[in-house]
Amino acid sequence: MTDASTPLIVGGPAPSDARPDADLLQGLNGPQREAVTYRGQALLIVAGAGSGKTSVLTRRIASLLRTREAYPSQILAITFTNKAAGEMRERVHQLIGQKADGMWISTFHSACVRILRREAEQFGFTKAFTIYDSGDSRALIKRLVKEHEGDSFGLTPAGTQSRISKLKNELADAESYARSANMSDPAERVFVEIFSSYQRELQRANAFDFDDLIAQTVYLFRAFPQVADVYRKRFRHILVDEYQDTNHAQYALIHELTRPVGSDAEPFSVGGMMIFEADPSTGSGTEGGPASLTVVGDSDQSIYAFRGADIRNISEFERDYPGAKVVLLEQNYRSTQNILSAANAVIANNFDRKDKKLWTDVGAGDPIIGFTGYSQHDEAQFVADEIESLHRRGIDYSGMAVFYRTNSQSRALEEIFIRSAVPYKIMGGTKFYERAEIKDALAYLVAVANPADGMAVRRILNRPRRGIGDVTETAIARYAAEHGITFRDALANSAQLGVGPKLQKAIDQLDAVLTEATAVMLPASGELAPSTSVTEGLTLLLTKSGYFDALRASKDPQDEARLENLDELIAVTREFARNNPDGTVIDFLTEVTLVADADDLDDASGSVSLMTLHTAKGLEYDAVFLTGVEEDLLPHRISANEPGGPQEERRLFYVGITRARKRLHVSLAMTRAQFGEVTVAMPSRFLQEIPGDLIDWRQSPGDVNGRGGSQSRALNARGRRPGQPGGGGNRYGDDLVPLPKRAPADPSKFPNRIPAKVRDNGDMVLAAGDRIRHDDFGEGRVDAVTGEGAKRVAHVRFDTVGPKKLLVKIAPIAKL
DNA sequence: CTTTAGACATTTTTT
DNA sequence: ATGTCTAAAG
Repeated sequence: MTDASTPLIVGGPAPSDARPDADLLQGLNGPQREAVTYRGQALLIVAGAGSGKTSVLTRRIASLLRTREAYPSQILAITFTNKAAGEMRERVHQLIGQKADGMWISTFHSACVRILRREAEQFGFTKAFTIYDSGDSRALIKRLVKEHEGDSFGLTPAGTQSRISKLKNELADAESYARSANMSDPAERVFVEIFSSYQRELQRANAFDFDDLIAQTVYLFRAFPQVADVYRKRFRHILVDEYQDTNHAQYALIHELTRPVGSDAEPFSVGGMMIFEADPSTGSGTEGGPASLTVVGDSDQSIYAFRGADIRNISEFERDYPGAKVVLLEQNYRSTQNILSAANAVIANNFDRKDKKLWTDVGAGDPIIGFTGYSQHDEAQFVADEIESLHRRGIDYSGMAVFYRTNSQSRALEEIFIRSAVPYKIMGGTKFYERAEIKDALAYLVAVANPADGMAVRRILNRPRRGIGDVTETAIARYAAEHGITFRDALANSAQLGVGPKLQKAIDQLDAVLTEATAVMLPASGELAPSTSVTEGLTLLLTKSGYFDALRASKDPQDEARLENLDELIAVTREFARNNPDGTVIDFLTEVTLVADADDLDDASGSVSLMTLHTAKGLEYDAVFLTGVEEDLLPHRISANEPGGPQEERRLFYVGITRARKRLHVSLAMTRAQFGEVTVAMPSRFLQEIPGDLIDWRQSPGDVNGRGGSQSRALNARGRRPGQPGGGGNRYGDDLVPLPKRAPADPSKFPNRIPAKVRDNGDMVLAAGDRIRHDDFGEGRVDAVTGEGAKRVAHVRFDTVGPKKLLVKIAPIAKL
């Protein structure tokens, strides 16, 4: 196989000179080069954190194109998130320019949507199908659970939804599940009934849920081999990033695509081997041979087992694809040695893994900083102070990130950041597209784009309030069922519903608005809707339905924000039209459903990023703050019962550590308010796994728990245990035992407790030179005041705690 | 049909 | 502590 690179040189455009992709190999180490240049049927790149995996992947694609081994249209690159897909596209574009256009670089879900849209008619859907996000499918499942009285068998909507999702990820349907389930259990029977009616409803609504997008594509390929062959012929090079996070359905999809053309339902390994042995140069243009497959992954970063990711997909890759080449990337180009040593030490505690050690040649770097706060706000204040201090030393805000295990932890951080005037943005979190008003507006669009989708029509039926309630909704549904028409079409026959004249008029009006919008967005066949049609249609829907008026007339102060959100949505439609001149309503809805966040635009905007550890995967920052490193939070309490749970939590911690380039901070709080109650927290077991000499505790758990200062100083392990080489051991002594049972001290004594009500200093006038008193920080002198209006920020030098920034409007301060 | 008060669960992670 | 859901009143 070593001569696989020969055709690369011969086939290139510059035969006598250096290989045409020589520049692409510049600056790469040996294994990286091999990962770029290897040609063969299957390649597994085991890429440790920060080992330049994206660079290798993009250069590999660029190399395939540059050497004319592949047309762009023959390349399918799968990433995990839309953001990663965008980045990869961008980087390939940088390497080889325009030629990159025409590749499919997308997520599993987007790729499947593209395939399904083309083939929908093959199996009972139309091109206009819509996609149910988890909220939509939960709403449907909720209704079905109620209809089947699932609650009396212990079935909750949430539980049912997750079971269905898990089954779909295993490519099981209601029927196949029923065969293996214990059907003498009535609860199982009801579950199967709900599952199958859920599927029936989706089909009737001409809709797929997230899991269906993958699973149904697999079914499509299996049921229609000639359809599958179209894509097998087309995609000659398939590359999958984050392969350790693929679930069974995704794995099966890749398998289907990498079968030899015309192989029908033959077992892959047989067909694959035969072709592979007969003609090792398959892949580049050979008709009929299986596509070449490249997967990149790191089993130490597998953090999605809870939603069906199967680590075996990567660990058994060599068995699935006999003859596969494996390349290991272990040199790390991101972090300092101290950070890597901590990461290596932590992950080494996971048994059942191939030993792998990240290394770097950039030197030890700064020690890891540790801090233990009294409360979550105290911890947040440490983070804010440290961020300010780093910022003053020249690190850009956008180069810093704060990670946490659960979204709810962001609140305390936010509160402190606002008060300290630290610019931040929250990645993920409460999503724009999950807000009620946005979902309403989108439901209006769906009602027009996919009239078969009854859920969407039901949603907007009484939004804004039209006096149409449960009773009327049921009447319409019954009429639709009796006449075999859709819920949407039933609206047109309001006279026959047997409802009062007032209701009849309301229904007519809604029907008219929808019809009018349909004319705008989906003109009669043949005509192409102008690119402004989505913007126009949405504005029309929201205006003529009375949605805008209802919000404007409302007294609820939140409704003003809702109006702004809708304005933003309209702005999104404009942006969409600009980027997709031929984009239809359907395209818009697809993009909006599959692209969870649109917040990557302002990456360089100079704010600190806040996100969960899961969101952090694949990103890197100069300075990282890992917060809430406490038992029951990281590892999370719920993980304790799940098989492999604690190990997955450790990988999560590992992912967090390895995001840091230069500075890593780990912090925790001794008490944490949860469910409105203050609970005592214990340091995470993972902290013990970091060699003590790597952590410089500004304030260790022992300093805080108040059981004698000198003893607890032992926790500040730096330099105190010269005899210890820095691995394993009960370094913290008894500091990890639970905190004293006595109730935590009066919470009001804790620094930085956030008052329930927001303080408002109104237009307090401050100027440089003023002296002030702060509730927590004591007295200080104002150095400068910057910003305008409500965003005025005072830069204060406090006598005891040093310089801080405060948001003047809400800071607990008084002028002296 | 809408409003309201109180019960209730929620906090693991995401396409 | 906060937001969602349910039941009863208007």
